[in-house]
Amino acid sequence: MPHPPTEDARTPRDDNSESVDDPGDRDTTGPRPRTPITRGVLLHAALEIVDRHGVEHLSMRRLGQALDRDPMSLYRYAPNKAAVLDGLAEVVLDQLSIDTTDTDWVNQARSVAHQFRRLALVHPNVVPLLVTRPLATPLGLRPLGTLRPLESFLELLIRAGFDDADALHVYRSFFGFLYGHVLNELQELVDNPEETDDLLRLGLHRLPIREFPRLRALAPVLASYDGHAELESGLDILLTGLQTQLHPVHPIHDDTSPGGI
Amino acid sequence: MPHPPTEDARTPRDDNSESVDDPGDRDTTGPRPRTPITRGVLLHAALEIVDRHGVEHLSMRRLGQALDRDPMSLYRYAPNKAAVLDGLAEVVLDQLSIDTTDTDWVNQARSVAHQFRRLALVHPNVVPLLVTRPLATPLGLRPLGTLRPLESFLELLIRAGFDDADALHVYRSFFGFLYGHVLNELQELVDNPEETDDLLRLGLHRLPIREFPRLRALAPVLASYDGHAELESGLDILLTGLQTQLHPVHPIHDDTSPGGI
DNA sequence: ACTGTAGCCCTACGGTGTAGATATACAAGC
DNA sequence: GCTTGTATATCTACACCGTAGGGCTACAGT
Repeated sequence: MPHPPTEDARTPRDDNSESVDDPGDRDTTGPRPRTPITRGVLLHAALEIVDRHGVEHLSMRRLGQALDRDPMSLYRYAPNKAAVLDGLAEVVLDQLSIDTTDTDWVNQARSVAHQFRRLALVHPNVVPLLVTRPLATPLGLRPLGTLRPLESFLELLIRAGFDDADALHVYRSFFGFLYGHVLNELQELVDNPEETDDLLRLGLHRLPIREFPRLRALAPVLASYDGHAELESGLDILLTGLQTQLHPVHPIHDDTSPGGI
Repeated sequence: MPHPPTEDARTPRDDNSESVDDPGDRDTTGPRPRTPITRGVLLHAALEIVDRHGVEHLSMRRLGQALDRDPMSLYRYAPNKAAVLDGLAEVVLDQLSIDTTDTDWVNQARSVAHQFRRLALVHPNVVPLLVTRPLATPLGLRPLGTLRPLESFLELLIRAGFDDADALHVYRSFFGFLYGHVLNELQELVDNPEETDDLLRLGLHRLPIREFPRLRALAPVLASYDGHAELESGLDILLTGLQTQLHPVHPIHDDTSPGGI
C-alpha cells in the first residue's frame, strides 16, 4: 500500500508552512481534527480566501488546505462548489440588519443602503457573487440567508402601509438601485495609484483623444468620486420618487389582491 | 437585429459546425482554412456558445472546435481568455445606439434603457459578464467598444446642457439603475414551468412558512412580473428626479456643429 | 539554393471539480 | 471477546481547463 509520508499517526502537515493556530498539542492519540468544522467554518474560510485573493483563486483544494482537511471531506458540508459560492453570498447578505418595526420605512431603507454599501466595500470580491449567483438559482432554491433580507424588507414595507404589489415594486426599485450603485462604485479602479496626474492614474491616456474627448476630460471628476455622497443623492431621488408615486395607505393591509398589475 | 434566443436561422455554413470526425473527407484538398477568422468571427462564435450553453461552458478548446481550429491558434486573435470575455461584453454593448444630437436627453435615455433591456433579454447569459467584467479591469484598459456607450451618453448629456460633473452624475445614476433593473428582471427564474400553481412554479413552497410569510404570499405578484412596465415606472421616477435635482442650464441646441471639442 | 521569419499546431504542465473505491472509526448485536 | 453494519475520512482517478514552449511548415528576401 503506497502511503507517502508520515506513516504513523497522521498529521502530515509538517510541510504546511501556513499559519496554523495549533501548537504541538497532538500528544494523546493519533487522528484528531483540530477544529470541528461546520458549514459556517467552511464558509468563513472561503470568505477569507476570496477577500484576500479573489473568487478565481478559490478552489476546493485550496479551501481544504486552508482548513487542513482533505478537499474531498468538504463535500460533507457543501454539496458542490456552487453551493459554496451561494453560501458566500449568504454569509455576507446575512449581515444586513433590518428593523421591521420601524414605522419610518424611508429611514430604514437608508440604513439598509448604507449597510449594504459598507459590506460591498469590505468584501468587494464577493460583490460579483452577490449580484450574479441569483441569476443561476431560482428563488426557492437559494440559501435562506439570502432571502431573509428580502422577507424583512417586504415586512417593513407592508407594515408601513404598502400593499403586496407596491411593496414588491418598492423592493425591486430599491435593491436594483443599490446593486447598480455598488457596481458603479466598485468600478472606480485605479490603474496606476502612485501617479499624480488624474488622466494617467486612471489609465485614460490610453484612449484615443478624438474618439473619447468627453471621457478623457472627465478625469478629474472621475478621480474625486465620493461613493457616500453619490449614494445619498441617489437615495434622495429614488425614495422621494417612490414616496410620491406609491403613497402607502395607513398601516392596514388587505390581503385580497386581484389578478393583474 | 440579433437572433432571438430560441429561434435560430441557420447560416449556410453551419452544417459544418457540429463535431463529426469524417476521416476520408480531408484528403481532397489538403490544408484549407474554412473561414478566414478574425477577432470578430471569434467573438461571434464565443457569443453563440455562451448564448446557447452559458458562460461556464465556454472554453478555448470548445471555441476552437466550433471554429474548426486548433485551440492554440485562437491566441493569435485574443491574448487570453479574459480578453474573450471582455470582448463578449463589447460585442453586446456595442449594439447600443445613442443619438447624441437628440436635444431631448430624457427621451434618448429612455431609448437606451429599452435597448439595453432588450439586449439583456436576448443575451441573458452575457449579463453577468456585462456587470462583472468592469470590476476586474480599470477603465483605461477595457475594450473600446464597452466605453463607447459611456462616451456617447456623456456627449448627449453635455450637449443637453449639463456640466461635466452633473453629466457624470446622471450617467452613473442612470446606468446604475439600468444594471440593477436588468439583474432584477433576470432573477425571475421559474423553477418548475409546467406547474400551474404560482407557489409551486416558483419553488416557493420550499420556504419555511413561518419564516417567510410575506415572500410566499407574494407568489401571484411575483408570477405576473412585467419587466417592461417595471422599467418604465422606474425610469419615470429616476428621470424626473434627475431633471428636478440637476437642472441643466439650457440646451445648447446646436444641431449643426458636430465637433465642439 | 539558402536562410530568416512568420504563422500554425502539438505536446505537456500544473491546475480544476468531483465520482467512486478504499480505508478507518465507532456503535450495536451475539 | 468477536463480528458486523454504518458513518466518516481519505485516496485515486478521470475528464477537463488555460496556456507556455517548442517544433513544424511555408513563404519572402537575398
